Amino acid sequence: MTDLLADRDGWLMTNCSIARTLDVVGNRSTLLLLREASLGTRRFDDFAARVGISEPVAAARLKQLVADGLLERRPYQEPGKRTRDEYVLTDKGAQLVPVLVALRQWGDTWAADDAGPSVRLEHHDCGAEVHAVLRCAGGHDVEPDELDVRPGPGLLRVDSE
Amino acid sequence: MTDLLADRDGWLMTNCSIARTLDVVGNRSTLLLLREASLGTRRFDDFAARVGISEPVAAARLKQLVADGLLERRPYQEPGKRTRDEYVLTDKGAQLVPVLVALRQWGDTWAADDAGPSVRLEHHDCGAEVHAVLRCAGGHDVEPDELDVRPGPGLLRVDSE
DNA sequence: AGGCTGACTTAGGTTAAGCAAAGTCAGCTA
DNA sequence: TAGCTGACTTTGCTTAACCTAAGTCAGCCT
Repeated sequence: MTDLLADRDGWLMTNCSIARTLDVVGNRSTLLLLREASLGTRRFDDFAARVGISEPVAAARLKQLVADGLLERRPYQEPGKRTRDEYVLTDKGAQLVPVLVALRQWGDTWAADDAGPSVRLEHHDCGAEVHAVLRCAGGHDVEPDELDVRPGPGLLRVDSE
Repeated sequence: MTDLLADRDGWLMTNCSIARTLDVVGNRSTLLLLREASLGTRRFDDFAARVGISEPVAAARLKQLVADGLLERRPYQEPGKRTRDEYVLTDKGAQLVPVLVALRQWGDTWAADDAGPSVRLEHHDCGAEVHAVLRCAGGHDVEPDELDVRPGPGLLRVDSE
């Protein structure tokens, strides 16, 4: 899958983007809260109930998601009700949607109920089913075994030996 | 982002494919082990060292990954060395690569070091950079805000009220 | 046969993530 | 102004995910 593997021990993974992303969204309840936000949930109680977590956990995770800039908290008011805050996905948060779609599609394939998946994602414009796929800048579809790993500008190498 | 939100409380999320996937790969060390497997790491010690986890944790997670069918354990022998086992990605495991790519790309954008990402993914055939994108069966690129959520065959509804 | 090495396991302890149950508090509605 | 409701917070506890340090064990090499 890579031809730089021979060199692999010369790399340091202290600047791994996967690890850094997991530092932000690396736990179950955080990702499920983002799932809910992407489905349109906005209110505190709904988040807790729909994700199936307790209120203290929901409060802590939502607070962290706001602090990390994935959700934005803003006041709103339903007619005849008092003002309150809602949580909505920021652009930064919305850019995690491909992660959610990829997770969903793996689960649909490998871990679905006998009845099949509970939800189907469609392209709003044409109604066709949506998938997460790998594609290169040259426009080709890329399979997992067609990836080459190259050093990037931020790659830290071991100080010789 | 969805027009079924109005009905959202009529759904039960007990059959959510995202949650089911997270039941399998929902913790940091598991995903980082899969990162390593996708980069070509095969030996126990290398997994532990490159992910940065202790041996007991590496042993437990690798065992679970084999039990879940994401990694396959098979004997191999380097010339002049004794036989030992290596861990390689199964097809089931390789299908999580889009998740890893999507996580990496979010981290490259939102959490990278000043120097930039440590690794660049290229299409083996043409050398162009690879991304995880959303695409519909009609061939259109899909943005996160162009998704419609529809009930699937496995959707459980609340037993009325 | 004896030692080395890679691949684990065992023991003991810490931190983070979770829960349930109960309390607080602000601001409409009546 | 009193009460209700949504949105949290506080308390006290359990479980899961880690760690370090040390021990085990199989099999080629000499």
